[in-house]
Amino acid sequence: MSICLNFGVSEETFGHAYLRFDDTNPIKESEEYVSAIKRDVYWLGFDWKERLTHASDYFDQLYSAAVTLIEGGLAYVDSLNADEIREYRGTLTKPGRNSPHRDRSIEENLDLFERMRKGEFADGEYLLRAKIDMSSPNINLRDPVLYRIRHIVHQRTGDIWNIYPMYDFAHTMSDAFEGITHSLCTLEFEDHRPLYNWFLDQLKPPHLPRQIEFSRLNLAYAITSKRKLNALVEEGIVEGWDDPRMPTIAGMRRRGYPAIALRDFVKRAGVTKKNKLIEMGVLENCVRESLGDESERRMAVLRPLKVVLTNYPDDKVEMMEAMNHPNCPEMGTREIPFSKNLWIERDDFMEDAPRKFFRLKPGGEVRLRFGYIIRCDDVIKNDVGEVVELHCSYDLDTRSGTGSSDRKVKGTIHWVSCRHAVDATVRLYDRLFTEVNPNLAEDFRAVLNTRSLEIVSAKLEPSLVKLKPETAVQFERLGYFCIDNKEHSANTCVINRIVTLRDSWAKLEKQAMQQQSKI
RNA sequence: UGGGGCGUAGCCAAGCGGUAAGGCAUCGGGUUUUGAUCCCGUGUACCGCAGGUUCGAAUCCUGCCGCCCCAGCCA
Repeated sequence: MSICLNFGVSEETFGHAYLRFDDTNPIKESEEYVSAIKRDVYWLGFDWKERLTHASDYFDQLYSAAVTLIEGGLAYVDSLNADEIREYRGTLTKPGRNSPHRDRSIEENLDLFERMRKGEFADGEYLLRAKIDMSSPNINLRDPVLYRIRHIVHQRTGDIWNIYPMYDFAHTMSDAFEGITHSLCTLEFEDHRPLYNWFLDQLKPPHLPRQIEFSRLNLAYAITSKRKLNALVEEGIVEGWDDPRMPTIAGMRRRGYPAIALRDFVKRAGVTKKNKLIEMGVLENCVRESLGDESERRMAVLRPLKVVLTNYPDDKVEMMEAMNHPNCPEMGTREIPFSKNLWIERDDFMEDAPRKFFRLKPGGEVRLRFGYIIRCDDVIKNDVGEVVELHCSYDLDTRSGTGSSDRKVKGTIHWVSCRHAVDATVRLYDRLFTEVNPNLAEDFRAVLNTRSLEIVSAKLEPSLVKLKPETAVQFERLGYFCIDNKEHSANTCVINRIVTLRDSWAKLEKQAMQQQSKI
């Protein structure tokens, strides 16, 4: 989301964004991670053109800048160990103390730093620190570490360096080297800004960048912490970083959220300094909005119930013409086979239906979308009283589009011909957590939504087999669905539900339930 | 209890001394062979609270309250 913000903001206001990887810590970085980010940014529709950089591109310049600081008496080589450093730093309320090595001569510092670079010392033996103020109320100014020794092969610079710069130093100076005007980052770096400016004040580079902070975007019922997201993957709670329930770019992509919707969402959330927790509804609205116009309509039955048209000829098959988009005739039509035995949605039949239920009920009539009006004559049940089949009769005069009958019925339902149906595995996703802000939970595992994934065996209209992975369609009356980009194949259809349609009936039902529970 | 931030409707968010935009959600209504879409309409917001300055304050001042961040040789 930060990617989106940086590129989005730059696109609208300043013009150009850099995609820089701050690869200052060789034990944490990997090329795999870099290419994943690049892939995500590109997919979102942003183009960094030639502005793809790495902090490691500037290691030489960074080293020179560090030498300049030493020469100016503004940095020194320390030989305290990690525990001592922490102890000397003081606490939030107590000032720190100067390191006993703080007053080494410039010559000695220069010599030691040079030898650190050459690899004469072991990891942790020496450290380059800025000489600022150990009693500063801002802990970042208490002689922050500039360089540490790391005898590790760096993925880009190999083994030529034995010392690596810290983020604050590298980031500030890289911004300056690149001529960055606005360096955008998140709120937690506000305390680092005085240090950022200190580097600029002391080193006086020709270009002076400015750091500007904004708040993170938090999504309701989701976590964004990389550590926790990683735990979800490691512990097998989700299937990977691209699990469609993950709030990662890869996850949302696989889920079927269009890039444009994500960008729109970030834009609507705005850029401020307020900690925000945005409702899912905003994201879903963006997704529905972009998919509503773009995606073609299809019919699919998620939880099939068989319907037999008793008065329809056994072997007859009619091809029904269906619009690919009700509001855009230019998107064309397709033909859907219709026959005696059909699948309809279980939810579209109710034996004891309330007054306002205008789908199928015993003795009731309903229109089959793009087909005929049918009436439910018989309800067939099994031994335990479950409805297994409906016997209906169709009205020959009501064929869709013929106009030979003005007869109107209140409800229209979708269907798929049994003989022609294509089987598919459809995965229905829901929020991963049961708490609005799972970040607040002592253990996020305790607030996991155990029903975040439901897998159903669905019946699809035949035209769906032609679709390629990552294409999104609307299953009429159900929602938007996306062909899975990983597990779908010609033989096995695997489809993800992106988001449901708005459903005012479901809302009514819910309200009715709540009314009942009150009584 | 050191420092840095933030508080405008359920969720976001404009506004920056002249009498509270907009989006999402909600709730009504209309169109509809998707209970979708679309179209109309719908909010008494003590502008965190309390004082003060002013003809006039969400905007300026003071005090208070609440929430977030910071003690990596991580980024």
